[in-house]
Amino acid sequence: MNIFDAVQEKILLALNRLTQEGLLSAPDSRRITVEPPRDPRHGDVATNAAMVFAKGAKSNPHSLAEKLASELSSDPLIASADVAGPGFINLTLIPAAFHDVLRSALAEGAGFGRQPPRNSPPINVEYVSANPTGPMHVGHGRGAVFGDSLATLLEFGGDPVTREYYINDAGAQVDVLARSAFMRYREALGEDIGAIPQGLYPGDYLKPVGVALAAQYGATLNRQTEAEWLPLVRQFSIDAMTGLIRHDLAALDVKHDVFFSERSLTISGADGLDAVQATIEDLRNKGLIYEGRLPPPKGAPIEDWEDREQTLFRATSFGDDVDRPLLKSDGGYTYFASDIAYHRSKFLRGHRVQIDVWGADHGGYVKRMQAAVKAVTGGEVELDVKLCQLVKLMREGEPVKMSKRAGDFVTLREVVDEVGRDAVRFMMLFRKNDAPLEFDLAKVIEQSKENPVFYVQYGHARCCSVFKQAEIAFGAAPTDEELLGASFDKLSDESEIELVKRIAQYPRLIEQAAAAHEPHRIAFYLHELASQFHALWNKGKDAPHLRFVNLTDRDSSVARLALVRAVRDVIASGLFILGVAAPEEMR
RNA sequence: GCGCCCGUAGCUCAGCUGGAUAGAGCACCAGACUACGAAUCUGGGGGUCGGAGGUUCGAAUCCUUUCGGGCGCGCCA
Repeated sequence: MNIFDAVQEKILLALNRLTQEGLLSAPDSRRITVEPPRDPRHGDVATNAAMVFAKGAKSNPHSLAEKLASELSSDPLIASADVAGPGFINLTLIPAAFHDVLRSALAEGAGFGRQPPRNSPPINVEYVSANPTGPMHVGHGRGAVFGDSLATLLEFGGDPVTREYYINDAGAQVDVLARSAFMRYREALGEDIGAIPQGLYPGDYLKPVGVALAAQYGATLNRQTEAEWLPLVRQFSIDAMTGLIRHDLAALDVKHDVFFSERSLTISGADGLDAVQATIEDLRNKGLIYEGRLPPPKGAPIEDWEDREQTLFRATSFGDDVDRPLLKSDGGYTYFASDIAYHRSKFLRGHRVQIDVWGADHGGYVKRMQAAVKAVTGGEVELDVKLCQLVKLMREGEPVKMSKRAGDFVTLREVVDEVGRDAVRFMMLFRKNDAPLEFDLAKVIEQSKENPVFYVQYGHARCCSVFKQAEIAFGAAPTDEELLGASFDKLSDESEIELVKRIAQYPRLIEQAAAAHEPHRIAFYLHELASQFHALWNKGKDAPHLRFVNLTDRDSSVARLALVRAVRDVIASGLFILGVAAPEEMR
């Protein structure tokens, strides 16, 4: 249950009553906020409703607030309603309101905050989409974790989600891959290939592909012309690289429902058109394609710039800076053209909300893609692109040196193997997606409060430990029924009450984080929750009557254990969204 | 030259889509272990939210401008 939603409903009802009395007109409820005030002395819930509505009303904000406050104060859930400042209404709720939240947290366990699934078309979240030309590096990992957790968050918030990976298995890069693999194939046959030529992928990860090719085809490929072996070696290599990437993703527990092949867009359908042609036709029918010339870009001069007439998409009609070419001079599609077709395919598959997770180096591509999605969906879909900034690998505060030799970069796999999946996932999410991230390999495996991963997981483990202590003390830990029926009014210490209120914010947090597409908020919330819990735990040291397990007062103990159980479940719930384990002990 | 992102405590960063006196962690200083896990906690100092205008009841948040950093700028993906 979301206590803030409940209060908001009461506020809207009160506003309706005032409207019926002719004191208000045409309420626009979208702009009112119902939120916990920053300062706890301002009560449990604050609303700006009176200030928002004052413009349409005859009276000033303050007197409108007075009227609204007196309406609200008659509600049994509301202990007091005060007007403050320029017209805020500060509400204090009766303790039982929070006890209800606690009970629903206990009843729902680690599913607390989860919204029932809506019957709406699935949101499409596309993430990773690393080129199938080599293993994933750390930067890919950030997008992978972000997209995966965002998808879980949206699901938790009640939206069906399709998790999608776009395989860039078309274009020149996969031909380069094929030629690179062919070198390794010849190497596997015993040939001395020397250094890998400039322009090919030199990484060692292609050696096994060469060996596999040799094992499967013997020397036969070596007797063919490139035109003959290339399609075969290309597909073989793409499959191998896709397998490699899936393996890397599995190590991070990053999941996808759909792997969508770019190449499949260039295969003709029954009507003789491939998906890219069909898309271009669609745009042409909408009058959004023309033949024209573009001015050369202002940046670094392009040596082989050729001023030619080309097929252009009117991206400027949808907010982009220039119109964009769809066909290359060799007659092939630009990457943009297939990307439009790809996003159109998402639309045709029923996705009305589309989210793309990209690396920050693709920032310059956002406007044109959003323009294209608008064009191709008739304005029905607004693409949200989440850019993930760079990850800077550190060790003990020093940047990890990466060899400049091409192909020799720090792979995601190496990092996961060194510090573990939980540390990677949590740290990738302990920052806004659009802020650069420093990732310290040494710090994230420290067992100390300096390491947020540990700190939060330890909070969970400590909750579990308290229950083990309760079992020892009382002979048996309280049952779930006992916890549900606990006397919550025994939770009277300030720290306890604040912890209860923090828990009550969780469902609202889920809603807002999901709406904003910001999974990092969950990570920060968990850190705060764990901090409050650790603080309360320590308070029991100086004040033994606040200990969770207290042999002389079983009623209080049960109430406190119920609180501990709720903390445990919320941490478990949040960690689930982040895709991080919630261990029962950390020893 | 243009576009996008960022600029908040000494450092690393939050700031709930415009709310009240801007918050954490680290570092620094001073404290708490006969232990419900001290792998933790308590207290303290520390700020022109890069600068300047504007919008309004109210701005770190929105607009304009300026400075500084990052990314990108047909026929790569």
